Amino acid sequence: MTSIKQIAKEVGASVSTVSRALNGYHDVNPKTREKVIEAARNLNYFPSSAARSLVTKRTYMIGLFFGDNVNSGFEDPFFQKVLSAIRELVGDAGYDLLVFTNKNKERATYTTLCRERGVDGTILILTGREKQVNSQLTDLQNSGIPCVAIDVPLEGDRCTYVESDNFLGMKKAVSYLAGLGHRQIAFIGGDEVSKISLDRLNGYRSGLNDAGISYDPDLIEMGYYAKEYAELAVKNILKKNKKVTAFVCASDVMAFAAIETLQEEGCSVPGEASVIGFDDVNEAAGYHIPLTTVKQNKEEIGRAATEQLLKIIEDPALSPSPIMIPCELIVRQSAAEAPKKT
Amino acid sequence: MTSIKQIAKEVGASVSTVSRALNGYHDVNPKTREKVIEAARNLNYFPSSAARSLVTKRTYMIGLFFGDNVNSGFEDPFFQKVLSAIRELVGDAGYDLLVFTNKNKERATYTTLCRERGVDGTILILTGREKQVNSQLTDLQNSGIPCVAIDVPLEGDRCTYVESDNFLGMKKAVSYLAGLGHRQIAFIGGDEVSKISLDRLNGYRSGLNDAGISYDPDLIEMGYYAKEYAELAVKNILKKNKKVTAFVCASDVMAFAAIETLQEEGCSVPGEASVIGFDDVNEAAGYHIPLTTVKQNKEEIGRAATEQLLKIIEDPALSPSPIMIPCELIVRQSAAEAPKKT
DNA sequence: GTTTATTACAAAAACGTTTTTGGAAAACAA
DNA sequence: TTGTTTTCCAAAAACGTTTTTGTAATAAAC
Repeated sequence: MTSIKQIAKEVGASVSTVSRALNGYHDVNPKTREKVIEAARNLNYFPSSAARSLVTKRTYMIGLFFGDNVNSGFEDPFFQKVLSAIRELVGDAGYDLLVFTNKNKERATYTTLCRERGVDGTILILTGREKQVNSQLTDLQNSGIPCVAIDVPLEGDRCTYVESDNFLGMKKAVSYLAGLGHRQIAFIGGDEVSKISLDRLNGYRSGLNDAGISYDPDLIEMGYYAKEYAELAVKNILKKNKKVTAFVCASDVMAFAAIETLQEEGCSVPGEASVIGFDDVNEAAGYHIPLTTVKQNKEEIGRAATEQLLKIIEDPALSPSPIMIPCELIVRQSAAEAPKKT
Repeated sequence: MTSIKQIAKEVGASVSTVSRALNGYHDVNPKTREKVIEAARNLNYFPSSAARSLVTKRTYMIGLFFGDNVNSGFEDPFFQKVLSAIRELVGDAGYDLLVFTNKNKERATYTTLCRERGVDGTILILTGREKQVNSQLTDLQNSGIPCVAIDVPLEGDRCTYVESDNFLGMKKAVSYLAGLGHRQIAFIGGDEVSKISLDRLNGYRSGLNDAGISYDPDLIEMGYYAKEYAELAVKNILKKNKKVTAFVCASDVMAFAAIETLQEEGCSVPGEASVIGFDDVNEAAGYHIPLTTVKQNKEEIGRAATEQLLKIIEDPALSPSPIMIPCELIVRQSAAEAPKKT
């Protein structure tokens, strides 16, 4: 590594002058600046970000945490797109992305890890189903570290979150089904704890309500966003209620699982049963029965999260508020008119 | 940030003693060590990695570069799995992952970016189709920065690369088709420049050769790993040669495109034409015609790359050699016996 | 009871930057 | 001329660590 000292020696100036020349300060003679820049170029100089950040307190790194859920992270079909958007915007703004992966820190928390690396801000990509993370989250909320979470309610001085309008999204799906004549609409939910799951459930109930359909707990099962559990959920509902004609699912993977299970049980989709998913992942359109689903605007979520974070970083006084991104019902072929009663 | 100084003041010791106590040196009294650790815990102390790395020359960060290709990065279905494996192993080894995304550096190169951030090593995820990157690559090769590339031949003192056995993989596909009676086997290649594309082409030719089939340039088209180009390629081949009964493609996306195009042209798959892909992406198994394809062992590629990189970092004397990961033919339903001649 | 080893600590230098402060030289004003 | 700006630069402190070197105080050896 060539340092600022070597440049100083090269051009016969002091270290401070070189620094000021390189950083475009006004009180340096154009000629010396030229010489400095020339020398820097020749010596292939680039400033050590560690040394710099030690004094400036800025690293131009954005931290990234993934939930410990297996699907979370690079492989999750939903988060991929969110990530791409984040990557894009963060890069445009002149930051690099630090993905926290180190597993050898015993007592580390989100906060300590951020402080240790000195990231300027951080993005949390969680599912809301992580365990024993709550104390860490409140800790982070109070830390003053600029931070925005995705899908998980996080509010503080310099903290906020971004999510889809899960309530309205799910409501749209149910209203659509009701419009097609369905009255027995089952709900394959995510889980019983996370905000997004609860919002989707409430959207479902609100949709039923608007359509004048009474809520039947027998039609509710949780699928935990996993294929296996979703299959079980569908089977359970079929056992309890033979008359169900539609399934609305809290994710596309669960919708795929539902369709497969229904077909295995000899029930055609969408002829005898309609299925609607949530997310609109890549596979949804090309699925053998193109999936009708509630699309989450993933790019927009990533974009909003990044922009918000950058704003929080820029302006210490800003007190941010949560951002909600609209969902859109994508009509394809997995939901159709309710079968006529026989 | 609470610093080592504050701990020193707290316990009435010198800065150096605190440092040595925390780092487990032997020449510190057990009692003072206890006090120091206690204080560190109470003050919620974590060492500034910037300050530390300034003197130790280690950051415990692994750099990550993505090719500028659109598909490259978080969204590429192939690299996702590679990435997951990298993430896992890097984390186990006590490193974090620095994704280079900053676009505001004018004259930056791989090498300068690595030096600037001080990463201990770096992984290159490229496609081999990046433009004007060659000089940067040779620069990196000579830099002495530990580095392993994926799919792109990179060799140097502390540089190497990992790739699938593309030659043998493609050869297996062709041999399989030949075994099914196909004689007119078209090849939808990747591109004309990258090593992996060339290796796959050579595997194709070798497969033909072994089966006693002569090579026909009319059956070769490039699809540039993109849906649109692959469609064009298939149409061109159909124009030139009506008798072709099989298509082997250098990627799954191109295979999907081929199947769709064939069906549009009124040619049933696998009845009238067989199609084999390459990669075995997630969608392959669930595709409406489950795709027969050459599976790249993505997790293994990521694992090998990471392990190799860590070894290079550990041992400055090690001169690494390239690693080749075997491919496996996954037989599903998109390839069948050649139709009888009519 | 002196010499030698051992134990436990502190002081200071170093890493590569930025930033603050101060001041000489040059330019301008009177 | 003298006084006052302005222009340009250097010295030094600071950021938070690690590491090297030195040295008291204590323990062991004879």
